[in-house]
Amino acid sequence: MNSDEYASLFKCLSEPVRLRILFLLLDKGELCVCDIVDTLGLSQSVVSRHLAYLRNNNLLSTRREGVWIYYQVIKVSPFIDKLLALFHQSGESSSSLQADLKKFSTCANRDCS
Amino acid sequence: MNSDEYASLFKCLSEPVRLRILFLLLDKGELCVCDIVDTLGLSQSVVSRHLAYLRNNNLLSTRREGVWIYYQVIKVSPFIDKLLALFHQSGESSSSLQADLKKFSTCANRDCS
DNA sequence: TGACTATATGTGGCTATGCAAATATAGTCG
DNA sequence: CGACTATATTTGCATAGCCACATATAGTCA
Repeated sequence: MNSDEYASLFKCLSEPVRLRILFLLLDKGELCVCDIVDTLGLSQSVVSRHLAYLRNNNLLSTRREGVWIYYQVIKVSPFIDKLLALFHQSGESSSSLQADLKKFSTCANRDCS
Repeated sequence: MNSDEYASLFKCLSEPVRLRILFLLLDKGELCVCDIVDTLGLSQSVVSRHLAYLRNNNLLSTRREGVWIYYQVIKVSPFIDKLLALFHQSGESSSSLQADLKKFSTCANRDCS
C-alpha cells in the first residue's frame, strides 16, 4: 500500500455515519439495509449512499436475498483486518456506539418484517 | 470516544501528505520542519499547514529550540497509540513510505544546517 | 401486469478542505 | 536595529463530500 491507498482507507473511516455502520456490521456480522436504517434512525438515502461508499472501497460485500440486500465486512488485508478489529474492540467502551447496539436490539426484528 | 471523535481522528489520517509526515515522525521520533520539508520535497507552506492540522488535533506536540521547531507524535490514548503503531508497522512493507525514509537518510544532515 | 417494498442513484446547494502564492511572526546574529 | 532564516498564517480559488429531495431500479406478490 502506498500513502494514497492508506489515505483512501482512512477516508472511508473519517465519517461518523460510516463508522456507526461499520461498528454495527463488525458486531452483528451481517445486516440488511433496513436494519441499519432503523437502528441509526437516518434516512434510507443517506445510509444507502454511505454503504455504497464503503462497498466501492472494498470494505463491504453484499448478498441479495429476495428483496433484501445483506451487507457484511470483507476481510481482505491483514492491516485492514487489524485496524477494524482494533476499532471494534475500542468501540466497546464508546457509549455512543454502544447506544447503537442497544437500539438495534430493541428495534430490529431480525427478519426485516 | 464517540463516533464524531473517531471520525476526526481518521480524518487526520485521510491525507497522503499527513500520513507521510506521521510515518516519518513515528520512525524517527522527532524532526524539525525543515527536515520534513527536505525529505518530502514539498513546499514549506504545505508541510506547515499539515503539521498544524495534526497539532490542532492533538496528534503532535512541538518543542522550540532556537529557530527550529521540533515535532513529535504524542502518546495519548491506548486506541490512538495502537492505531499509530499498527500503521508504523504496516508501513515497513510500503515501498512509498520506505522511499521517504531512504530520502531522509540521504538528504538530511541531522542538524538542519 | 400492476401495486408495493427495498434499495440505489441523480441533482443541486452548502461546507470543508486542499493547494499556491504572498505575507506575517519570531528567533539569531552582526 | 537590520538582515537573514525558520515557521506560521492569510487569502483566493478549485475540488470533494455531505445532505435532502426526487426519481430510478429491481424483486415480490396478488
